[in-house]
Amino acid sequence: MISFDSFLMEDGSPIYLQIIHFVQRGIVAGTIADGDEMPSRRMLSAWIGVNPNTIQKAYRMLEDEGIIESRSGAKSCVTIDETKIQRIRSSLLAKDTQSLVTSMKQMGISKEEALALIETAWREEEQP
Amino acid sequence: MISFDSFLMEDGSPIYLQIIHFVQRGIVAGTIADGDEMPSRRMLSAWIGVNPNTIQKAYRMLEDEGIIESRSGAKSCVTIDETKIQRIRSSLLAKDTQSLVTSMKQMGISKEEALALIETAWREEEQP
Amino acid sequence: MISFDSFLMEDGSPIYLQIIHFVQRGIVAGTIADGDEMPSRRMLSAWIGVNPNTIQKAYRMLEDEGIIESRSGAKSCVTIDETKIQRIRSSLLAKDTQSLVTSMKQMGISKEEALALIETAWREEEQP
Amino acid sequence: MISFDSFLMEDGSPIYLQIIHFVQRGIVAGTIADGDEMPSRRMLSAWIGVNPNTIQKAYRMLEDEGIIESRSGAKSCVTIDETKIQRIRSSLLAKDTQSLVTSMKQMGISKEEALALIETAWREEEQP
DNA sequence: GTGGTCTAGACCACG
DNA sequence: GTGGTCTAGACCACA
Repeated sequence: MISFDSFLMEDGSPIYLQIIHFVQRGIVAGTIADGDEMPSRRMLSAWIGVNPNTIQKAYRMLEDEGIIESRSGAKSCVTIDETKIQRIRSSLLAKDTQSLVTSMKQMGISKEEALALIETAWREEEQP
Repeated sequence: MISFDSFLMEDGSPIYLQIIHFVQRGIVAGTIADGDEMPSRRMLSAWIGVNPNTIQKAYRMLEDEGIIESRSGAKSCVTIDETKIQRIRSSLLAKDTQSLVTSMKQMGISKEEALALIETAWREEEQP
Repeated sequence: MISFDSFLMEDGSPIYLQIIHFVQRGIVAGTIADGDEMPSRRMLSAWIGVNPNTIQKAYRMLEDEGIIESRSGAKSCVTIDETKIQRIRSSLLAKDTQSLVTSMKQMGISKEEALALIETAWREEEQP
Repeated sequence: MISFDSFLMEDGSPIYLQIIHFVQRGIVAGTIADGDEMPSRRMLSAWIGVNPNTIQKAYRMLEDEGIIESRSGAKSCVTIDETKIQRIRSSLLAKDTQSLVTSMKQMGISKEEALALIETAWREEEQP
């Protein structure tokens, strides 16, 4: 069973998108693998304190993207292959880096300072 | 008069937030300074092609944060000091780096790979 | 404005699918054309007596299929070209005929009787 | 013993309805006659790979319609007469033809084209 | 007013 | 218990 313990509400972006991204990152990280069972809608709903309909919406979109499969009465399963993983990985990384670089450039931050900031933040998250 | 020529619609995040962030980044970069005049609401509305209500909301929130001051009948002015600037700078940088670091760690990316990705993205944005 | 006056609840199939099919048939018939405005969610909701969320779901899927386009604050518009129309037409016709032929064959109906039944039903619907 | 060998999952319609329709069509076709034994619930469940509860529901509804009779401990039997057969036949045919005619009329298909499509589909199913 | 997200809770189909 | 649809109604972002 996939764990959603580390799932946290973040920014103001739609919850169903946050769920999708959480799953996508888990797939890229390898903590979510082909054949894994997703938690049921109701269970995840209670787990992270979100309405079942919102979970349903996220699951439906994951299904549309071919990331999970749902059969009525049975648990939903992850269905991915290496090709899909690489596609997701590239897409997520591009989004992350691009938004940071754009933002920092607008603030007049130098590349060196940016890299230093990242490195610091990386270390701080390890032993907070 | 502060220039909004380089203002671009980006992601799907709310426009009023994008405007606020644009001003905040300009302040950090030094292109927006204490005493500068903000464009009038209706002028900015036409300038960047956004509904006046949305502009109004952004200005209102900038006022609430003490970043601008609107005197009735007169133009809105930027009112910041070095302390505020540093606070904004820290806040923006923290938000940017933290979201990237968190996201990449969740994906199991190594610090070295992350730094390399940032560096590449930085260079690519310079000569696209 | 597209008319939903002739929209009727039919079988037990999901309402959002019935809405989608209604729109698709209208497109094939030419009563719904490129550039036409869709009724707003709330308005259609009241019109055909269905919850706004159900309408929203149908519209969202029509959007995913590239049949309509929605921009926040503005009305949703139909966006189709001749290629899409032909694709929809073939798909709908194939589904209709195939299900009827399969069903009738299982009942041991002869082709001639089937054609006669269709012809009769066709005429009866004209002057009921 | 009635054969369910030619039973196939079709569209997305509920399985219990598909079972009911299969029996009804068999009755109309004459392959299922008065007095025939239905397979036991658990046997049919294994036969067509469907959950026993679903079978139970279908049998229950067939009982309610007076099409089969279940005596406790004994096998379920088909109990129909000519009158019932004609009623079922009319009902099924009407449903099939009406839905097709309605759909095609909404698409602006001419009667001639409709008949031609049916004829083609009929022939194609014979030698696929 | 329009599009979009979310909550709360019900009901059905399926295993 | 699980997946899926639907209702009723609220709130936000946008024009």
